[in-house]
Amino acid sequence: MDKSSPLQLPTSNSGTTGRTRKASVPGKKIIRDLGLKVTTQRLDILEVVRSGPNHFTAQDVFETVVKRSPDIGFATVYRFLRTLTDASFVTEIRMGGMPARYEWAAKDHHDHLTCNSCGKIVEFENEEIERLQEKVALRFGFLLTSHVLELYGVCPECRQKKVSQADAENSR
Amino acid sequence: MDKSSPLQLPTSNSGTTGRTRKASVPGKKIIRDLGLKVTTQRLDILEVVRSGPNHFTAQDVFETVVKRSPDIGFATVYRFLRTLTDASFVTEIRMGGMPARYEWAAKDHHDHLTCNSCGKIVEFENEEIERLQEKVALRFGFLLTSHVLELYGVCPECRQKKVSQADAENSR
DNA sequence: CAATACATGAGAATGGATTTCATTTTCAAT
DNA sequence: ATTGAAAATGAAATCCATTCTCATGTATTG
Repeated sequence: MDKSSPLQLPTSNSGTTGRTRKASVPGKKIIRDLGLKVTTQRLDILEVVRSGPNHFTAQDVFETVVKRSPDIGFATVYRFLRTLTDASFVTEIRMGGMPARYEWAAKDHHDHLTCNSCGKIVEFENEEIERLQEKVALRFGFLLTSHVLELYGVCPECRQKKVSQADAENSR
Repeated sequence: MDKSSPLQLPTSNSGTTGRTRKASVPGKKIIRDLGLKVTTQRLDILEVVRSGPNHFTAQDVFETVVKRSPDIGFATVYRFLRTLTDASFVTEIRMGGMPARYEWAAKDHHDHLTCNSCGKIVEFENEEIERLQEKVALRFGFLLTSHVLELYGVCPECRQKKVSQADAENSR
């Protein structure tokens, strides 16, 4: 593997004597707490996952990391994402036939509202729905452990576009 | 293809002069209304899909049909299931990395409560949750077209089992 | 019955995810 | 710092559900 890269990731401590910039929880700690060995690959992945956009695929992570550390492999990304998912650091959402989407789970719980036309994703949370879900589970004697609520529709912008299209067709 | 099978499926009309047993909507009509040619494969698939268990995979359908008409292919099952899904006769649910589950959609809308341990699926419907979903979509200006709500938990039986296990371990 | 547009089956291809395995790296004990 | 055992890695092979391809077969129209 190419170890020559002088790059040092922002939130990964280079020495053991901490005191870098704030850095919430250092990646090293997270990895150690999982009982795993600290490797540059895992630090890289963590860095990307925590600082990147809200939703990403394994491919996204791979492509971002590979720019810095060209010798990382798919397998490592998938493996570690899986580990993070199992440990609930990351939420994995697999819908449709498309690649799994992940997100760093430290933020508040939320569900998704996705636009069928443009793919835009809006996050929302609704206490009342959550409560009702609990209620439903309880009614059947289930202990609720998780849920997936994904709403699909057409966003305001795309609705507008569709109206314009229809107008155009009518005046043809 | 082997056309020698004397088997005639229960709900598929052999002649054009109807009057078989009740048979809600004849399969032929459904297929014709879709603008497709009526083939024995499609009739077979429809028959299985409509008379079988609530939830099934493409594989399930294939395996059931293949017993009667050994020369059917995967492709045909997948193709027709896709068609039925597009036409909203069938609902396709793809969760996790597992094969897609399908169900005949003519029944009332419902969501699912799945047991993590034994895989049991309970169907439920909750008007209030549906209403709230609409409300959420509206708040963001979306026109809601569909949703996926899947609850996961541990069913009563499996909860019981887990308690027993824990007891056993404690007394070791 | 012929013409033809559509449907089918077999197998190849796809694509995301996982596994395998030889090699490399981490890290605790020197 | 050195070392050795266990763990982690990358590359490639593999898996598996699903889709595609295409030569052949079949339903439907007239």
